[in-house]
Amino acid sequence: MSIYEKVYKIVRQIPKGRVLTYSVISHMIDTRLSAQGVGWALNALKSVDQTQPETGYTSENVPWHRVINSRAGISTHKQKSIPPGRQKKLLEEEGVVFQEDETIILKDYLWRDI
DNA sequence: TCGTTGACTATTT
DNA sequence: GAAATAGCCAACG
Repeated sequence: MSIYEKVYKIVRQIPKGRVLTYSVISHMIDTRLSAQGVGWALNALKSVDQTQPETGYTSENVPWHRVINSRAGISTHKQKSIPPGRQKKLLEEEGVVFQEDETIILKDYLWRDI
């Protein structure tokens, strides 16, 4: 199992309307993948014919928008391949409410193990 | 193997 | 609280 699949597997378990931070995911992975490594895994998810393994994971299979940074905000607004506000909109459609500073109430939306 | 580059984080100025 | 610094690790040329 590659380092990507571990990230994707966890992200896919996030229920609708819940979010997870990079640091939390990195702690869930036994190999202690850094938060930056998590971000890199999601970055490879943007396109299918990228460095994507033969796992079939795509941006449609994995709810990448439910992954946010430690400040409870989105980190894709400067990303070229992703339109600004895309992640925010996807989350709002799932019931996640953003504050004026483009962050969410982390303690209310952070997904914890069932 | 090496240097650079990030969808990162925590600490220090 | 913003900016700089340091630690972090996988991908890439």
